[in-house]
Amino acid sequence: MDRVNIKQLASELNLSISTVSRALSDSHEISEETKARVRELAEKLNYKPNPHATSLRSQKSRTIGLVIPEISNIFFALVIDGIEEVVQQSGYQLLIYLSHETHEKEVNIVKQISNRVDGLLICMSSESNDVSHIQELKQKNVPVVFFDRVSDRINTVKVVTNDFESGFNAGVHLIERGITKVAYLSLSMNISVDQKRMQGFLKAVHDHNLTTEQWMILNCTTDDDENYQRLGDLLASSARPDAIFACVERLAIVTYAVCKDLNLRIPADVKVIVIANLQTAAFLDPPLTTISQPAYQMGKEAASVLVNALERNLPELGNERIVLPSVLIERRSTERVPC
Amino acid sequence: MDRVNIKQLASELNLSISTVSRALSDSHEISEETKARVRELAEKLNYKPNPHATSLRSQKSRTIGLVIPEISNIFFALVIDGIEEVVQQSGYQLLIYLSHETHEKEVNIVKQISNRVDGLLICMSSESNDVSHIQELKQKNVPVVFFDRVSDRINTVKVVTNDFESGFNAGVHLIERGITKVAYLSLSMNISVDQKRMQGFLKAVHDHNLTTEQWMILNCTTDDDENYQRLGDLLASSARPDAIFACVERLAIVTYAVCKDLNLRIPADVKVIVIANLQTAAFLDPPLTTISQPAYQMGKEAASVLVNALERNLPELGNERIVLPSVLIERRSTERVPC
DNA sequence: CTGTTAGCGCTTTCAG
DNA sequence: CTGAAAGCGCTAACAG
Repeated sequence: MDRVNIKQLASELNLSISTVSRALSDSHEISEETKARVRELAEKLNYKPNPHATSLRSQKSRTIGLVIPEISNIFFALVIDGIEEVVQQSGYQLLIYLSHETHEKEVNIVKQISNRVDGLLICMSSESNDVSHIQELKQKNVPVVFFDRVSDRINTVKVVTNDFESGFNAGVHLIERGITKVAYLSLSMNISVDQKRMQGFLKAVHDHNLTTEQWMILNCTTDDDENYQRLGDLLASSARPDAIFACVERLAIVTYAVCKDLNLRIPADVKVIVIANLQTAAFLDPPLTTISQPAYQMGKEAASVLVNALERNLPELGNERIVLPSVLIERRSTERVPC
Repeated sequence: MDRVNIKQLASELNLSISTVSRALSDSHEISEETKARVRELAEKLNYKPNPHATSLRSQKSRTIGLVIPEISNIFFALVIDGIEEVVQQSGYQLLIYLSHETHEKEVNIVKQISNRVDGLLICMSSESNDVSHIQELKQKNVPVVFFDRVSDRINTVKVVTNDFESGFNAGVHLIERGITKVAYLSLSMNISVDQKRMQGFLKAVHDHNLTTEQWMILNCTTDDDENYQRLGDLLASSARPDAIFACVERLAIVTYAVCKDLNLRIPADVKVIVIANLQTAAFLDPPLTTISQPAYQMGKEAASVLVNALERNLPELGNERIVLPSVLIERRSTERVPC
């Protein structure tokens, strides 16, 4: 850690500690001349205030905590990119924690950070439906902003994609292409985005008067081998759907694998649509139709809301819901590949 | 931030502050009975020590800084995954910073963190060849561990992949498949991994006695449109190579795009090999031969070395070079797709 | 075994 | 305009 402190500056300049402190914070009750002297020496000695002393004194850490379920997922990487930009720009620090999709880790993390961060950005783990750990944080006046996977049981700002519309649009997209049976691949009803997307999908099904033979829900798990089995059984059966709607990227990858192994052509035999931010879209052949979430934007938005609240000293955030639009991208094999 | 502090515990228990402090740190000079009483109340009131007070007192933050060039790159995401595991386990915090591949940002970050972290993990930006900012840190006794992109101008631990061997193996792999001309796509000679890989490649070229007509280096940039141009010109020319070695993922994607647009088949017309952690390998068709880096392992290793040094209070790290092996993966279109 | 006290580096009254 | 002093929460001499 650093050596040079305010005391040294003061003694070298024959000033008191408090004068130096005030000069550094550009107080109006210090002469310009003194300020200049102080600044010059501070610069020369490369003085940097000790952040822990400042935090202890001010009871503010100028630090934001981020809790996400995983990081090796391009969606979250893009979110962090957005968050980091805002955080860096406003002079905050970013502490990062991974819950690895388990409720227990999420709770431990949240419990340990109450007195080290000024605010929290969180995307809930798929296991979490209880939110008392977040509630506790709120009671300690630590503002919390949810993004992507949110809970309605907590009143605070939530930044989400228009998941209902995305689900609806995906459903309509498939149905309008004259398919005979469509399957929605669900991951977990604990995940708010899955719920919303399914609801949107069901509205599409309803609006187009599909019969119960024309659509179905396949419940998947966090175990991809298991998913491969279930989906394989389904696509090998006589009741095989000719359209798949994967609510997350991972389920689309499994679908792709199953189709390849069963020699089912995409999209000729099975039309596939997925809500994801496929990074290597350039490689896809055949390309999957995707609904892309504005991940970077989501990170920026969530961080901005939090930083603004902190700057204005408003621990109590309203129960606002900020909805960002997703984009449907239909690629064709013949298309110019984007870099 | 939190409310309950040691003072409150002390007054509620009719003990002095120091007794409580000692009891909480399980000092041997406190009776078991007192310890039990203190622990019970601490538990009940959900007492958590104020980390800033502790840091100020101990001159240690139990915080590690991580500086990477970008995050929306699966390699760095995997590295973070590994780092986070170690850091979390040993009770440290992880502050994250992005240099966005610019030297200026990297310098600013490093300058501002000297008194907020106990140690630093860094992968240098592609622009950085000057390392005085890191040198300064070291002089302030903040241990630094480099990973992936390292600098020989600083004596400290460096965790890297066996880039020379990877480059050599990639070269040999292509040459042995009977190609007539191979091009190495280079990103920047500022990047240590690019240098090493190229050196390995050149050794393969030399060992196989390739003539100057049989190999070449194509210098690429950080601008993918520019790269698309250069590579397109090359592959459309009469001097077209029939083998490409992309030293990083992005250059492989550009290669893929150019080949597709020029109707060059992979691997029939152009054999391609890339050093990368292609996440969506399942999608690749045709699949690219890849040399995969142990990114997660690298994160774990780098973090372990740093944490160990901190725990043992050894600011001065030796000039050790920890080399992790990469893995060559050759996929065929007919292969069972991995999930 | 327990209490008193000083001090980590900083900001902010209060007093000149 | 500047200085003295208190105190943020914690730990660790030192003293009993």
